[in-house]
Amino acid sequence: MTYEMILTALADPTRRAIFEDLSTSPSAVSVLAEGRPVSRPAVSQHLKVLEQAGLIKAQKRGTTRIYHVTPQGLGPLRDYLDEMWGDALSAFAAETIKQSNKQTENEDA
Amino acid sequence: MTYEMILTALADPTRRAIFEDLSTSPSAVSVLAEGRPVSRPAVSQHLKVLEQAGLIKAQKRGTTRIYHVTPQGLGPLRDYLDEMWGDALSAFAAETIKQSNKQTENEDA
DNA sequence: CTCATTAGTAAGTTTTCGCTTACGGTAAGC
DNA sequence: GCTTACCGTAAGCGAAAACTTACTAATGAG
Repeated sequence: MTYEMILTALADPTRRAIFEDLSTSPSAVSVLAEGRPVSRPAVSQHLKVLEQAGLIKAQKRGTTRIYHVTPQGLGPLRDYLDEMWGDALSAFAAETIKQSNKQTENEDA
Repeated sequence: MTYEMILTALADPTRRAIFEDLSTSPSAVSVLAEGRPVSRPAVSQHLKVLEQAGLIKAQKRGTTRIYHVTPQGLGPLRDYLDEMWGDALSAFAAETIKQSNKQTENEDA
C-alpha cells in the first residue's frame, strides 16, 4: 500500500525474484517454490509480504492459489521516486546558486 | 550504483529519513544526528551505505563533511521500476486476453 | 604545541529477519 | 468417508543488520 512497504518488500533478493517471476506470468505457490533454493513455506511468507505491500494478489482456484501482479502496485513507489527526484534536483540547483552567489560576494570584496 | 543497493539502502527507515533530509538541503553528520534517536556513529554508517549506493556524496570542508544528494542517484532504481511496470502491465493484459479466449471457447462449445 | 571539534572505524551487543520443520485447514479424487 | 494434494500459520533457530561504546585520525583555534 505505502511506498515504505514496497521498498522493504523489494529489498530482499528472493522476494524480488518471486515478484519478477510473477511479472512475467501468474503462477501457483508450489510452482514458484520449485525453481528456488528455499522451501515452499518460505515462498508463502514472501508472497504474504508482497501482497500486503499491494504488489500482488491471489486468486483461489480449488486448493491452489494463483498469484498475479497488481497492475498499479508499483504506483506509490513510483510517485515517491518522482517526488524525491524533484527534491534532489532542486536541492542541487539551490546549492549551485548558493555557491555562485558566494563566488560573486568574494569578487565584490 | 545498482538498483539492488539503492533498494536496500532506502528500505531502512532511519536511512530513508536521512536521505530525505539531505534531499531538502545538504548537511553535516553531527547536524543530521541531532534530531534523531540514534547516535552519531550510527548516522555515519548509514551515510556510508547511502554513499556506496550512489545516492549521496561528501564534500570535505575542514574537519566537517557536508553530505549532499547526488542528482541522478535514483536513476537506476527509476529505470528498474519503469521496466517492471511495463512487464506487470503486459502480463496483466496477456492474462486478460487469455481469460477472454477461454470464455469464447466455452461459448463455441 | 596543545587542546578542542568533527567524523570515520572497530568491537561487541541486541534486534530483526529469513528460513526450516511441524501442524492445521480446505478442496478434489477415489 | 478417506486419502491425497495444495497452501497458510506457528514456533524456533541462525545469520544478518542496526546500534552503542570506545578508540583513532585529521583539521583549526588558542
